[in-house]
Amino acid sequence: MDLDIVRTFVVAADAGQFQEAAAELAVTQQAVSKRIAALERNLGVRLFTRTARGAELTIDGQAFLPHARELLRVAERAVASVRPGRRPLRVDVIASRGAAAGLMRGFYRAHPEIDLDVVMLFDIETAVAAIRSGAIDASFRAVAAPGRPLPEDIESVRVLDEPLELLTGPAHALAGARSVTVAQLAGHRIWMPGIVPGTEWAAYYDDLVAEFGLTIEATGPNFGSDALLDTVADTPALATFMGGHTRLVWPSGHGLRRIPVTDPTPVYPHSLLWHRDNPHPALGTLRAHLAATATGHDATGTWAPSWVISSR
Amino acid sequence: MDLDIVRTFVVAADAGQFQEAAAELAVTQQAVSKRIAALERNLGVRLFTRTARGAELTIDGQAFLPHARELLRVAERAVASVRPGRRPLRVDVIASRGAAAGLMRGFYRAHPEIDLDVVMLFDIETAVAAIRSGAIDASFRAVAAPGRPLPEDIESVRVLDEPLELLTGPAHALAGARSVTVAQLAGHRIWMPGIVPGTEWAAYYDDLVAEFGLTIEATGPNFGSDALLDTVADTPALATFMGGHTRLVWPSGHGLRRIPVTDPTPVYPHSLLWHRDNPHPALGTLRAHLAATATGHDATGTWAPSWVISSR
DNA sequence: CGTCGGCCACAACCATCGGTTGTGCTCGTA
DNA sequence: TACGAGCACAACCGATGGTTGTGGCCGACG
Repeated sequence: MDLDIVRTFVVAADAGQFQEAAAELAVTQQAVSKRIAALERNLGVRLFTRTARGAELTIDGQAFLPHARELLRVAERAVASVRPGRRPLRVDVIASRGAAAGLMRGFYRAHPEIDLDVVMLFDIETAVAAIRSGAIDASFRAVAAPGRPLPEDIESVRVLDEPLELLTGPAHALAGARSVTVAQLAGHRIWMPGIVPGTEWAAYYDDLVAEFGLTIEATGPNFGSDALLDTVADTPALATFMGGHTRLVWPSGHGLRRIPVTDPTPVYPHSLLWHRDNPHPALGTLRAHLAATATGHDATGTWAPSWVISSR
Repeated sequence: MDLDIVRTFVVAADAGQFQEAAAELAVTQQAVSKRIAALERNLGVRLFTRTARGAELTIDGQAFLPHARELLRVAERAVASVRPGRRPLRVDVIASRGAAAGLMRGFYRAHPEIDLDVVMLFDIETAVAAIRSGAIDASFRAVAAPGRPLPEDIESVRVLDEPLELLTGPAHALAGARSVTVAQLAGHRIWMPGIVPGTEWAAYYDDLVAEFGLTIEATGPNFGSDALLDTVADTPALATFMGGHTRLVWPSGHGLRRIPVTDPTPVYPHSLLWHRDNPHPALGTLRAHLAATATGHDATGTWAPSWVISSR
């Protein structure tokens, strides 16, 4: 199906006749006739009843019309999403179901009129490069991993400390606990496939391991969170970490447990990053929204790597 | 823009390489390459970075991908809206902003999983024919105008009595009233352009005029409710009737008044009509919903034409 | 370090599609 | 009854989008 044909249908429906629609679209009446005929052939229904002074919608045509309009609207937004200059605010998050995505959902609820696009980049290195090039407008990341100070033209503000939770299957030794201390985790195998050395999140877990003597295994390829959850659910000796704000599509019948971690609670520090000179009007709105809704983060009883900066 | 190309983009993005996408789409790799190149040329941005073992999305590609998926979803629904058999429930209402449309909005809120299409037919004659032919599944209409008994195979149930309200401009003689009686309306000019003789709604107003000696002028072409409202707002001698459940996009600064009518309150009787043998599963859901949410209509103090049937 | 294999892009070729012009038909109207 | 408005059909033709064939690039592996 061609969107030009859909547009022709909408224009013809509004005009009530093919002739006028043809003029509006700068084609001949015969072209409009052929397009509509092709659309009707594709759909297998008649969309217009041709009369001596025009064409009016059939019932099927009436039913199709709002869908056709919606189709054109969505297409317009799709094109706008990649249009340089005045495109939707484009924000990088670390995981589509993580805390940053939750913040963006909240922002969308507060400002549904602002067009958003959410992307997921590889690491903070990539994100900073994308911010500087203008490919994205903002990023939620942990800053700044050791030896990776932010460039001068990148600003950041810490917006959310997300507590880590332990995820276990029903047969795990800690499955029955209401909460566990970090000290209790020593000796247990924590499995986090897909950790890539050199990224800022790998640095986070490296620090966590060094600080508390944990055992985190990053072995094996990452087949996605569904496969991870399946394995954890079925393997008594394995547990994994998960952001406490993560929205899970909970696999039913697996008996998975999410257990808070305490003494201290490891938190993953999300900062918003953006370019000093970015002129996108929605960026200021996003920053104001985050500042207004930020839960003043209480550092007592929590742990984050020493290299994390709190603001600048 | 061609939806085949959009689909190619989505498949290629999922596959991570053109080769596999080509196999899935049953075309050659070269065709996929050309399609993607054409899409990139149209959009003016690069969507994939080509590597030695595949193609991965650029940031623009990532931003475009969800919009592309949405586009395909909407297209799917558009096609489904006219597919014979298992198409969305198609309901005829008398006006897009009237009471019946409000009932359908309520039904949608209660059952968002049910696909709906709303159409507006000319009169009950057309609606009954459409119901019998299967072109629509249900209709909200006043039944049955004099001499027009419903056919045997059409069932109906009265679902809503909508009180009429008087709509006046700020300079109208009755503009200051909190409510008006029908008797007070005698002698005032009530303008309702667009009434077509022979329709069931024309019969309703005919009866209203005959019963209470009102003056309803149907003169002049109907340029739409916006033009009607403009005229009423500016003309002190004119008022019009409007369904009390009508949702207006209120023209600002016009000072329009909606005034309830009493002694008695004329109500427009909406019934749901459907075909006895219609097998659409959602039709039963709609009937159950309407039965459950129906405000038990209290006939005291209201007026409706004598030919209106209350149920069957 | 060279070779191999996988994958994408370019070129040439060709059928189909979608546009135009020209014309005929129907229907409402003067 | 003749006319005009509007849509459909036919013939024609350039553009589009597919195929096959081929070459270049890059990572893997011996």
